[in-house]
Order: sequence, then structure tokens, then C-alpha cells
Amino acid sequence: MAIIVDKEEKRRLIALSCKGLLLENGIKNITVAQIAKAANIGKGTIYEYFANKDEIVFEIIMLFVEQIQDDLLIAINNNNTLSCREKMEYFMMLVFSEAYKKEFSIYKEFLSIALCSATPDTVAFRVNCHNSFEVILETIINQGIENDELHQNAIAMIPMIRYFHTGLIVDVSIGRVNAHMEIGSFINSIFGNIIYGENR
Amino acid sequence: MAIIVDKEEKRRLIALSCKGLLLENGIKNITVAQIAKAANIGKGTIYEYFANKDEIVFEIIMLFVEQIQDDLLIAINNNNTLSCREKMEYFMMLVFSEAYKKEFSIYKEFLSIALCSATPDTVAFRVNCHNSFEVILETIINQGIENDELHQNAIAMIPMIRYFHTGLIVDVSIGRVNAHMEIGSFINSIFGNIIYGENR
Amino acid sequence: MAIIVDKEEKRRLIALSCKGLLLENGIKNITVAQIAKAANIGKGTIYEYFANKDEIVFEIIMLFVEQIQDDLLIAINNNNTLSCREKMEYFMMLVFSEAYKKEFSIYKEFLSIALCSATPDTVAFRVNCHNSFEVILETIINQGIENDELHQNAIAMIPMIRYFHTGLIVDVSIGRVNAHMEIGSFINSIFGNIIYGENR
Amino acid sequence: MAIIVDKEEKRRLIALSCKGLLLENGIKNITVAQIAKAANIGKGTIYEYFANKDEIVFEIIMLFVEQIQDDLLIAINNNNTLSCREKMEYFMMLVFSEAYKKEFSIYKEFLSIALCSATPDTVAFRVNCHNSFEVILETIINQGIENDELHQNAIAMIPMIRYFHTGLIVDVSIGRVNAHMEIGSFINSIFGNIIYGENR
DNA sequence: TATGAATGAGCATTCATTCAT
DNA sequence: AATGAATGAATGCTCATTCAT
Repeated sequence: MAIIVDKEEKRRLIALSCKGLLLENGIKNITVAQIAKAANIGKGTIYEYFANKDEIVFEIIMLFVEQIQDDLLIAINNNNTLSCREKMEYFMMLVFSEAYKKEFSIYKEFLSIALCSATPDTVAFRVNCHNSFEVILETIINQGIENDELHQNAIAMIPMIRYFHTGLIVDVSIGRVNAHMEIGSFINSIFGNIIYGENR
Repeated sequence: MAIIVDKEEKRRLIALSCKGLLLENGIKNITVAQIAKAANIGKGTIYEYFANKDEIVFEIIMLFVEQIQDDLLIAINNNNTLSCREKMEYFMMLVFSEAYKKEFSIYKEFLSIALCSATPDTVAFRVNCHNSFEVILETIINQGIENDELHQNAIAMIPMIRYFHTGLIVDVSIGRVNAHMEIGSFINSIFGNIIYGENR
Repeated sequence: MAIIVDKEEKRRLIALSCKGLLLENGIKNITVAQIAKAANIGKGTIYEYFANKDEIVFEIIMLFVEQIQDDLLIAINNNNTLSCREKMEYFMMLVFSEAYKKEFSIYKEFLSIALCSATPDTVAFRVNCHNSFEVILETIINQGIENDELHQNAIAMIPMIRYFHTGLIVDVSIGRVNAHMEIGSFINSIFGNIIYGENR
Repeated sequence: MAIIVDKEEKRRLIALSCKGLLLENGIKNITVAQIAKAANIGKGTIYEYFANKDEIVFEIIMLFVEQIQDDLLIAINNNNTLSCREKMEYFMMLVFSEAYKKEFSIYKEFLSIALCSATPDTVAFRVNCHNSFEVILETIINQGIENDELHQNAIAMIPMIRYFHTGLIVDVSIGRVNAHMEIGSFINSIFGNIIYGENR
């Protein structure tokens, strides 16, 4: 009896074989030939599982981003000695750390691609990223509320934090911005009860 | 004697002729042949004024972004009846408005390109963008401080607002985010004296 | 299963299809598009078998020069009624004959290219040419020694004969030199026991 | 009264300004723009004195080769302590010496160009080169005859020596030939009264 | 006479995708 | 199901030459 291969499973396997390739070359410079070689299959076979190159690239990126998110989640959950504030700082800094240099550049490439080609798939994936990100933030903030580090209404900050974080990623990539300092100020303004509006 | 041309001036002129082209096709799909045609000059002439294609594209983008910033500045200064809060909202919403749809997409493309190729020129330009943006914000916030709409320390918010705004641009481009709503919440949290940190 | 092609064999076939093309246009004016058309394959296919245009051109030239050498060898071996002196004359004259006009011009182009771009491949090939040339000369000279037409030490002349011949090719190409006459004199000086140095 | 410039004189002057340029870049990579800059005149002006680029290049090359020949002549005449044999060796070796490395490569380029484009001008120039070369050789050989180093008939060797020398230049450029050794053997065979033909 | 701005034909090379086997 | 040979459209850039001033 012939082996029936689960297409979705095979897509994953192909994508998985390319992680190293992506880290070495970046998304932009990858070719289908390289992917086929890395996955140890024929070029034609790729097209049995993916409609076009973009689909493959996307599958690999998804794998990556999910990986980063898992890392974040694990890192946060495994550090129960940290305060909410510390966790949030840790959480926001992780992608800027030296250890994540290559992953960071892949993430930037994802942003770059996604910015200009908002297909239903990219959108869905990006929404999914948001959610994962927010779940983690929620966990952290909830702990903060329990610890009396934060008010109940801090949950409402989540989208804003996300925008801040994304914007920071972009500006760190482009300009001469010091991520650590900016995150420090930001967290300070949250936890420091700084009031900007005049109380009238 | 042959005509002596002001190179910098000519660069501008060439770039200017291509604004429409860029709006139609987007940055990614533009070719040197198209640029030459749009500027009504020969392909070779392009290379008398620009070292390579990237330089031309960059010049055109600069023109665009500067235009947007000028529009912002004028819009803010010409609306003296608006409160600080209204101005800030207006300021943050402008790029998302229907009238700026095409310019918005050019700006996204700039971000997309800059994210993955941080040349000294892109960095310098991006830093310059920051500054212009911050100058406008400062004007708005200073007015708010004078009006007693904002505390003195509100000036410190500027970088954060910028990151928030950039992040929002990215997420609006990629995901299903409602810019108007998010900006509303954000401004609310600034002007509403919402305290997130527990007062201990 | 897809067809597996012998790359080396295919290189030869492609080169072979271009012999006529080269003879018509000369090496300098050939384009990859022409080569592809002559070989009746796609332009991209060329690059499956050759790293760049130079490699293709080189392969075609090799084909030509090998052909000339084979012709020489055959001509020499098939004319056993000729004396050593006659054979040597025949050998040196062949490339200048009307029948080899086009091949001669290809050889000149090879010299022209090789003169200014001594890659390892050109060098190896040229060394190989030397050797073939010398093998033929050796055969001829050995026969002369057996026939008592030449001294034993005549073998030592081989490199000098080769330089003479190459130099003559260059000068015939460039100046108004009569190959037949020059070869005649040269052979005369060899077989005529002419002594140039004073016997002291 | 306007200055009437002798066209031929101006051609020379332009060519002269480019000697350094040629030595740096080689003939192949030179552009008209570079020539104009080096000569400190406009690009258009070049075409007042030369019909096309080839003509300019040719003028520069002529200058060079003449220079080399002058050097040779001077070197030979200024070394009156040398024997005829030593002079001939010196004469043949000069172009291969380290001091003439760049000039040698220019000469190779000349050969390369001339091999494939035998215009009346190139031919005339090449013939002229022959003559200069032969004049020098004649001087050397005549001295040898006076010194009893050589027979009267040695004069007849001149063309052969020239072919040998040209061939050697080509082979040194292309293959792995040791000029010094080959010249040594050649001179030895001339001055050593080696007889190749059997005395019957 | 001198200029230098403008030109555009010309060309090697890449790579996603197809399809015969 | 798997393959990999074949493809050809698509594009940035150079540079000799012209010609208006």
C-alpha cells in the first residue's frame, strides 16, 4: 500500500528543512532551487505542495515567527521569580537581543514583505501574530494586576503596547534608535503613574 | 559653450516627473526605462544624475515624504481653532485618510524598503523624517501645555507617540486594524489621565 | 523520473552547433542570444551548462583548435611519400592555406583573447596546444633523423620552431608578410646547415 | 590673429596626456570620457581631432610602442662594453623585465587588438615596428660581424629572430613559458654553430 | 573652436515555473 | 508521486557619438 502523505504535513516538513537556509541568506535572496536542495527534493516536487514561491516563503516565515513567539512564551513562563515589570521589559527586549539577531532580521523581512502585499493569508497570519502577542502580554499584565503592580485597566493598554513595539522594531531597523533606552522610558511611563493630561 | 546644468536641480526635476509613475505602479514595479520615459529623457541621461536605480527611487520617495510632512505642517498651523487634542488626532489620522491613500502606500513602500536595506542615506533620511515629525508634535504639545490641556512632562511622550504611530501604520497595512479607533483610544489614554500603575 | 543529461556531452553538443555561427561572425561579435538560437535551445539552458559567456566561447574555440590539430596530424601521417623537409613545410604552411582561412581567423581570435585574459583554463588549453603541436613536430623530426635528413640534436629545435610559427601567425595577421617565403627561408636555414656564429 | 593649431601636433598632445591613464587601466578599459579628462579637454573636442575612439587608442599605442623602441635603442647603444651576444640577449629580454611590466601588457594589448583588426593604419604601424626592430637588430648583428662573433650571413636571420621574439611574447603571455631560458637556448643555437641538418 | 549634456542601442544573466518522463 | 531539464521574459547599466550652443 502506497504511503499517503498528508499535504499539510509535507508542507511543514519542506519549510522546516529551510530554516537554516533562511537564516543564512535572508528571505529576499532565497531561490526555489535552494529550497528544493535544502529540502532534499526535486524542484518540481515543491510545486506539488505549494502553488508558487511566495507560498513557500510564507510557510517558512510562519514557522519562524511561531518559533519566536514560543520562545517568548517559554521565557516568560519559566521566569516566575521576575516581577511583572521585569517580565514586560524582558518580553519587549528579547527580539533586540544579540541571540535573536538573525531571527530579528527574518522578522524584519516579514514585515517588509507583508507591508506591501497584504494577501488574505498574510493578513490572517499577522492577525494571528497579534493574538499570540496579546495573549502573552495579557498573561504578564494579569500577573501584574494580581501582584498589585498594575491597575485593572492596564489590560486596555495591550494594543498600544503592541503598536509601540512594532514601531520600535521599525525604527531600530531604520534609524539610530537605542531599543533598550526607549523600552526603559516606555515602561517607566506605564509603571510610574505619569500623568500627561492636565487635571481640570 | 555647452550648457552647464545644476546637477542637484536636475535630480529634483527628474524625480518630480516620476511622482505620477510611482503613484500608479508602486516603487517595486518601476523600471529605469519607465522613469526615463516619464521624465522625457533618455535612459543614459538618468545615469548622468544618479549612480543607480536605487538612488533615483530614493529621490522620488524623499519628494513624497517631504510633501506629506509639509501638508501635515500646513494643516496643523492653518487650523488654529482646533484644540491640542483635536490637532493631535488630526495629525495622527491624516496619513490614513482617503485623500492620502496613494501617498500612504508610497510611505509603506518606503518603510518596506528601508526595513531591509539600511544604507547611510536611508538612515539619514529616516532620521530626518523623525525630526520633522517631532517638530510638528512639539508644536502641538507646546500649544497644549500653554492651553493647560497637557502637563509640562508631555514633551517626553514624543518618541513614544512616534513609535505608536509607526507601529499603527504597519498594523493597519497588514492586519484588520481600525486606525481611527486605535488613535481615539490612544489619545484618550493620554488626555484622560489614566493611570495604569498601582499607587503603592 | 526526469532525464539525466551528461553535462559534458551536452556542452560539446551546444558548442558544436555554434561552429558555423563563429565562422560567420567571429568570436568578438557573438551574443548569447545568437548562441542559444544556433544551438536551438533557450537562453537559460546555456547557463545550465556554462557558468558564463566566456566559458561557452572557450568551448567552441577548443573544438576548433582541436579540429585543426587533428587535420594537421592526419595530413602528416597520410603523406608518407613526403620527405621530412616537405612535411615540415607542409605542416607550417597548412594554417595559412586558403582552405583554412576561416579556421585561421578563429585561431587568431583565440590568440587575441588569450593574450589579454590568461585564465587558468586558457593557459591549460594553450599548454595543451603546445603539446599537440610538439608531438606532431617530434614525429616529423624523428622521421627526419631516421632518414638522415636531420641530426639527433634537431629535437631541441622544437620550442624554437613553435615560437617562430606563432610569431609568423601574428605577423602575417598584422603586417604584409608572405608566409610561404618566410617558412621557406626558415626551413632552408635549418636543413641547409647554415652557420651564423663565427668559428673561433 | 587666432592661433592655428597643427592638427597632427594636437593629436600627439592628446595622446601624450593619456600615457599614465593607459598604464593604469589598460587599453580595453579606457573610455572616451577618461581620455577627455586626462587630456583636460571636452569630450566633443576629441572628435575634432580623431574620427573615432579606435583612432585615439591607436595614437596612444603608437606613442607607447615608439617609446619602448627608443628605450631599446638607447639601451643598446649606451652599453658599448657588451658583446654582440650579450646585447642580443639584453635586447630580447628587455620587454620581459620587471621594469617593463606595464609596457609589456600594453604591447600585448596592441597585439591582441591588431590580430583581429588589420586596418591599413595598424598594418602600416606594424610594418613600421618591424622596421625599427630590424634596424636595432641590424646594428647589433653588424657589430657582431665586425667583432667576428658572427658570420656575414647572420643578417639573414633578422626576420626569423623577429618571429621568434613575437612568438615568445605570445607564449609567455598565455602559457607557462620561461622567457629567459628560451632566449638563452635560442641565442645558444645561433652563436653555438649548432647544425641541425645532416651533412650529405 | 570648444564643449559637455543628452542619448539609446545593445547585452549578459537570473530564476520561477512547466511538463515530459 | 517525483523529478530536474528546459525555458525566456525581464532589466539595469555602459559608453561611443552627436549636436546645440
